[in-house]
Amino acid sequence: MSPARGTSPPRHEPNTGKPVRLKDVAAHVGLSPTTVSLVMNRSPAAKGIPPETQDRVRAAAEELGYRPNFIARSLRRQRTFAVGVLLPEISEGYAAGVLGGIEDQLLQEGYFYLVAGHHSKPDLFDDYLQLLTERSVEGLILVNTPIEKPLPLPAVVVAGHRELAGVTNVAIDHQAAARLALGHLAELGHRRIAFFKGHAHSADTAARWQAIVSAAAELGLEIDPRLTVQLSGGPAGEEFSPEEGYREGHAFGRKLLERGEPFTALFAFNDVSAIGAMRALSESGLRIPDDVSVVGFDDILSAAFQNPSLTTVRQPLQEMGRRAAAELLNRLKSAGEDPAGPVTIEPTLVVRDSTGPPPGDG
Amino acid sequence: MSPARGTSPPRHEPNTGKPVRLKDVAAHVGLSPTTVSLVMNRSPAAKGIPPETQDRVRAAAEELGYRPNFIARSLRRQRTFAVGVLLPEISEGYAAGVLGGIEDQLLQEGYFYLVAGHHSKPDLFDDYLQLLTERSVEGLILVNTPIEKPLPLPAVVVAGHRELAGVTNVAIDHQAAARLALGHLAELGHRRIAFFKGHAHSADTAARWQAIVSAAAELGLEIDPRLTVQLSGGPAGEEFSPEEGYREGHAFGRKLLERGEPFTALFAFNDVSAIGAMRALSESGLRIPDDVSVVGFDDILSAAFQNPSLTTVRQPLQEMGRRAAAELLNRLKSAGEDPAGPVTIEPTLVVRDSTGPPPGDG
DNA sequence: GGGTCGGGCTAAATCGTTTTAGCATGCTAG
DNA sequence: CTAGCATGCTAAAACGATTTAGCCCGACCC
Repeated sequence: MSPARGTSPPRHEPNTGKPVRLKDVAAHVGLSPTTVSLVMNRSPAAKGIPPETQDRVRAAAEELGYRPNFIARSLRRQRTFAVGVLLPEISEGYAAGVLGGIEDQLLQEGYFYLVAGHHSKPDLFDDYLQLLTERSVEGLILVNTPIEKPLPLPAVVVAGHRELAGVTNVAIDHQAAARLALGHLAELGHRRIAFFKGHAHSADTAARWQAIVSAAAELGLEIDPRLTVQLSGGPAGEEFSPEEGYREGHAFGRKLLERGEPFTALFAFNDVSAIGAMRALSESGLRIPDDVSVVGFDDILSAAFQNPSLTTVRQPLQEMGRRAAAELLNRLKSAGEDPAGPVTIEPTLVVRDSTGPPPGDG
Repeated sequence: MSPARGTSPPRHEPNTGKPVRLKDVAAHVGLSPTTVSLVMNRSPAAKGIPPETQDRVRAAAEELGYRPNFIARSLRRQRTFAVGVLLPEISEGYAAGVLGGIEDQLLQEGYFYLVAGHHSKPDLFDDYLQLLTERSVEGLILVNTPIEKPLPLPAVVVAGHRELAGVTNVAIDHQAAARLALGHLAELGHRRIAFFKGHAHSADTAARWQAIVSAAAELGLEIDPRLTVQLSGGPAGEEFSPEEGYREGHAFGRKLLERGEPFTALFAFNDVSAIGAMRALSESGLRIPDDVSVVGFDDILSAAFQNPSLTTVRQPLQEMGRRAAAELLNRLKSAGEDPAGPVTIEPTLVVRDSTGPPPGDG
C-alpha cells in the first residue's frame, strides 16, 4: 500500500511524498545501490562505469529528487562535517560577532555547527562538551571560554585565557591595539593619560595591560598609578552585563575625578565603560573632547551613536571568527599534524569625535 | 594490537582511548547488545530484566565511560533532535537576541539546532533549506525571514511577513505596543505627535502602523499626515544596517523640522532611527525631552546609553525565541495536529529620560 | 505428564549509506 | 585453447545503535 496512493505527483518538481532513498534510484534505473552510490559520489572507483550509465543514474536521481541522507552517510564515513561552538552567551555582542564569522567560513566549506551557551557555568560547560561529542562533532571552537582540562577534540580558542597544549589560539594583537590607541593620543599631544584596567578574572586584562605598559614605554609616556583604576566587575560571571560595565565606567570615572589628579585623556578597557565614563565626565562639567579625550575598545554598535561619537579600537570580530573556523578546518584536514601557532588579528583604530587635542594645546 | 598498548589507563575517569560501543559494554557484562540497549534506554520492554542485572549493566557502562553514538541512534530512530534556524544574519542584534532564547529552550529540552544565515539572498535561503533537510532537522524556526513556498517541515516563524498555512507565527503584540507608547505620551499631555513609518518592505511596518492608527483612535489622538514620514530604507536588503537606520533617522528628523509643523513628541519606528532623530533635533537646538519627547522601539543596547537615555518599547527578544522554540517542540511532539494559532508576545515600555511633559504644560 | 505461562534473555532485521572484494563476460595474447 | 585482463557491474559487510519476534527453561496447574 503506497502512502501516495490515489494522489498523482504531477509536478515536475521534486516529489514531496516520502523521501527518496538510494535504493529507489537504483531500482528506477535497474542497477545496484552500489553503482548509484559510486556515481553520485563521483568516486574514483566509478571510473569503470561508462559515461552514459552515469548520466542515466544522475538523471534518475534528479528526476526522483534524490537527496542523500546525511545521517546515514555520517554513520558510515565517520565524518559529520559539523563542529561544536561553545560560548558564554549567544546574544551578547562579542560572541554574536565572532559567531557570524565562524558561520560564514564553516557554511562555505560545507560544515555546520552546533552552538551551546554555557552562561559561564563550568558544570554546564562540561555537560555541553559531553553532548557535543556524543553528537560526533569533529572539532571545537571556544569563544571567550576558559578551559582547564585538555579537550577531547581538535580545538581553536578565540580570546582564550591561557595557552593549552594542542589548541590553537586566535586573539587580537594587543601590542598593536595599545600602540594604535596610545599613538593616537600621543600624537594629539596628550601626556597625562588615565586608564581603566579590566577585571582581574577577565580574559584579556593581563595581556592588554602588558601591551599598554610596553606601548607607553615605546612612546615615552609615563603611566601614573594614580591615574589607573581597576574595574572590579562585581560578582564573577557578571562581567558580561553591559549595564554593569556602564555603571562601573560611570562610577570609576567619578573616582578618577575625585582623586584630583589632572588628566587630559582616558583609555578605557572597553566601550561600555568608556561610555559610562563619558557620562560621568560630562556630569562633572567636563567637555569631551575639549577637556578630556576618551578612547574605548571593541567598537560596539553604540559607540558610533554616542554624543560625541566614541573613538575606539575595533576588534574585527567576524574576521576573528572566520580565522578560527578556517584554522580548525585546516587542522581537521591535516589530521595529526602539529597545530599552527597562535593567530593574531590586527585591530584598527576608529577615530570619531571623542578625541581631540588636549586643552590649552594650540 | 590495541591502540593503547603499553599505556595503562589508570584513572578512574572515562577511558580516553577509542570510544566505547554498546557491544563493548555488552561483552564486558557477558550479555547481548539488545539487553544493554534495553537497560540503558529504560525501555518499557526492560521490565522483564531483573534490577540487579540492570545495575550491573549500568555500572559497566559507567565504568567503561560508554556514551551512545547519537548518529547511529538518529539513523535507527529517525529522530535527530535537531532543528534548523534560518535568519538573515547572526551577528545582527535582533536575530542574536531571538537566537539566545531559542537556544535556551532547545538545549533545555535536549535538542540542538543548526543555524544558517542567508543574508537576505533568496537563493541562499533555498540552498540552506536543502542542506538543513538533508541533515534531517525535525523542524524549522525562521527569524525575520520571508517565505513564499510552503515549507517541507513543521515551522515556526518569528516576525514573519505573511501568514502561511501550517506555520505558526510568533510576533509582538503591536496593538499593545502602540497603546503603551501612545498611552505614555498622551498621559504626559502630548497631542501633536510625529511618526516614523517603517520601510514599505519591512516585516513589521504594516502591522505596527495599523496598530498605531487604532491606538491613536482609542486615545482620541489625531494623526496628522504632515507629521508622518515614511522611512525609505535604501536599497532592498539594506534595511538591517544600523548605520543606515541612524542616518535615516537623522535625515527624516530634519525633514520633519523643515515642514514647520509643530509637534511635541516623536514615535520612531525603531531605536536607531530614534537615536538619529534625537541627534537631528539636538542639532537644531531643540532640547530632549524639554522641547520634544522621543520614543523608540526595540530597546537595543545603545538605547540605555544615549544622552538622554531613550524611552522605548522593548520587544522581549529572548522570550520570543523561547516561545518560538517551545511552540515548535510542541508541534513535533503532537505530530499531525493542527498548529496552534499565532503567538503574540507582550511588549513592555521602558521609560527613560527622553520623554517628559510637553513644553508649556505646567 | 503435558500444556501453559512468565521470566530472562537474544538473534536478527533494520535505519540509509559507503566500501571492499569479487563475479561474469568477452576479448586478446601467446 | 587457455591464461590474463579489462570492463561493467554487484553482493555483502560494514557503521552503531533500536526493536521485533522469539527462544529456552523452570514452575505451576490439572
